[in-house]
Amino acid sequence: MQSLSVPDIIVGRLPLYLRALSHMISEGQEITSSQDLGERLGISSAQIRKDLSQFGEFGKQGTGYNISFLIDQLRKILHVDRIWDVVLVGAGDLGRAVANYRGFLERGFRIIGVYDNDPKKVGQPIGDFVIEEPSRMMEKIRQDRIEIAMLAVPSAAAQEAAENLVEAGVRAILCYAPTSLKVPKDVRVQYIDPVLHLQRMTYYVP
Amino acid sequence: MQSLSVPDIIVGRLPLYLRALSHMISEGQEITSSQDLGERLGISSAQIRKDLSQFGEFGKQGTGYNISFLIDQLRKILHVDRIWDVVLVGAGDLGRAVANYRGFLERGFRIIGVYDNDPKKVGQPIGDFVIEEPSRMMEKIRQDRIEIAMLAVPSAAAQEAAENLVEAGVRAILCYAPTSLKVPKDVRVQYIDPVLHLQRMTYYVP
DNA sequence: TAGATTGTTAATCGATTAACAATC
DNA sequence: TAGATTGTTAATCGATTAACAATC
Repeated sequence: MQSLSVPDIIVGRLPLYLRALSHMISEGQEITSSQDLGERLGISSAQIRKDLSQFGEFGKQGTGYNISFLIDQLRKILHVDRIWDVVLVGAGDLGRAVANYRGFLERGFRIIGVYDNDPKKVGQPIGDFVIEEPSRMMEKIRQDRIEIAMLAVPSAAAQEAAENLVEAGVRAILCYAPTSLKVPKDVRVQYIDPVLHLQRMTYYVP
Repeated sequence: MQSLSVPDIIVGRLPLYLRALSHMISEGQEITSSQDLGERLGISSAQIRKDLSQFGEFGKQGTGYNISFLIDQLRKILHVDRIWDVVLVGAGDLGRAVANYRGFLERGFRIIGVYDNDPKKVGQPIGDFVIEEPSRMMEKIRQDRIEIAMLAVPSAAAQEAAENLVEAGVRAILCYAPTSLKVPKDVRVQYIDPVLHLQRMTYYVP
């Protein structure tokens, strides 16, 4: 798809474009331009054209972009023209919120199991799932070749959980714990820590 | 504190430094170096020194940084050498997880109220709070001069909620809804959308 | 056609890294 | 002192923007 390697900062913007385009479609819009899209996102039109040009020519001069077509292309590029099965580790309040969130499926991700190492939680229901134990998780990841995990355990338990996930074959982890994981370099990790965002804002709100 | 304006990309790394330093302290470590800190975070030592030098001279040649001292300085720089009161809007599963999360307080943020516009939810308990209605939220923000809000409502309700918050005086919003908010330019917004992170990773996990 | 917008090139801007004198 | 590490400068690297020919 790409000739050489595309900068990660560009890859990181594509999901944002995809989200905005999907929103446009849901409002009945069929065509957009780099300027229109850029205004919604607070990004320059030049940057959007440059980003997309890394992957092909998706627009028409004078007209702009057909939104459905561009959505299809972005889905292919990002490999979300399929549904990814993911495991969820951690069945606390956050795990419950993640398990119940309907927004994953429509954007390419299906939770197929929820796991926790607390024996008191194992067997309990959580959303549409029943909490299972870690050994079952390892089995499941191996048998179904699961490659993506969401980690919603306390910080103290995150590293060990990540190691288990990697050992079983997971190659991408979305980590909700406020800690830095050590993983092999062929394993991708993305972090969500709301406090980092808050502290970034308080700098400007004195 | 800063002579001219500090690049936002640097501001964004300071909370990460602060988090790592706090972790070191909790493990009994008292001194660190730019190299030590950088290795934990996957950042070059030069970058860490350069970032910190924007705000002052915090280290000693030959020795490194006193962790407690550096933590204090970073807290001052980021304005988290105090506790910020914040309101939480949205009392669904995610709102509950946020309301129950103990990690905010120790890092500078105290939730002081939870609000939802669903009359069936108003009056119900959520964590240590009782869900209140939006009109009470407006009052509270005005009376207590609340400047920060966390927004955990569905996408469709996010823009209207944000407008109410801004009208009442909020100047920074942490938005959990997968949508772009339109706010006046003196209002800061940070976004959390787990799917963006997942889609960024699937690009590399084909 | 006239107007609009793309894809791309070159110019600008900003961020990162390397290197080292200063000094603890 | 000798070794280590800072803060800072200059060099490098990469990302963004401006501009425009191509063309729908």
